[in-house]
Amino acid sequence: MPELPEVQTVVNSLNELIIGKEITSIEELHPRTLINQKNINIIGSKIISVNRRGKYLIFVSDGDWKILAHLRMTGKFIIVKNYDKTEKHIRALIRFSDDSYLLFKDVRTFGFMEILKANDKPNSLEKLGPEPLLKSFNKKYLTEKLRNRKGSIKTILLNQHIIAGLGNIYVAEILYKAKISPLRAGNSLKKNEIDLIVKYTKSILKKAIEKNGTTIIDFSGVDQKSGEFQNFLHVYQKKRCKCGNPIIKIKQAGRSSFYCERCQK
DNA sequence: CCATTGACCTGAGCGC
DNA sequence: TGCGCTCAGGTCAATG
Repeated sequence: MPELPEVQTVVNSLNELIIGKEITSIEELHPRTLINQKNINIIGSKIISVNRRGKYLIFVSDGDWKILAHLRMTGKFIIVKNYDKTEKHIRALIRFSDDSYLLFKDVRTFGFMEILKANDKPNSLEKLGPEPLLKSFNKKYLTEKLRNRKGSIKTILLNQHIIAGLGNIYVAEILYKAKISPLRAGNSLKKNEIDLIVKYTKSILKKAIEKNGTTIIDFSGVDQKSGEFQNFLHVYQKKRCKCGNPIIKIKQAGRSSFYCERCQK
């Protein structure tokens, strides 16, 4: 389940592996994967960088186009020298002039790659909240956003329009470190609690990026290697808290939440 | 504007 | 062995 650190890990690998490669063909192997509504031709140009915004990837080219991509739950980018056509779940592919391939593999087919004009500003990006690791995500901003929200802090932190990049795993870990129950209403949080959320959001995401993300079920990097951050999780899919109490699993907005009733108030 | 719910998908895991 | 059920969860549209 790629969240910000996992997407950043993928972006870092792609920047090492496909920069400067010239595209010779692109193919969709499963419907709704490759979106190109403007019929933009990308053949003959090169990828010059890969960037991240929230959980989105943006492939920037030396032509008048870019690719917006999202891995959703099970999407993976894989670079191979030889494309094995018998491999399952390959949804789209790009071939480069050196005969290597960028494969987009996605079991559950929710991910996509969308070809856009270089100066397009898609709504999905425009509506995103601030990047959690930048200074624009701070105590003042979050305080303002929580002021009139009576929904649960868990659901609020998952809302990409409020903060971009968090998913189920990291929200659980952030609330655990901040000692805040996922059930608390957004507008009930005190100043120091908001401060802790901001602080732990940044520190946990930074550490997870250093560890190349979390591999629980569906994530592996471009090189198929696992991340290491799962070894540092405290509550997500855990049975017991360090304090000895069991970790409670509940449903919030259709998503599972994990927390310790003793440590998180 | 805000909150909630269902839809989109496939494979793994479980009970019987 | 196999069937049917539940679960996994990121995002958006629809609804109140």
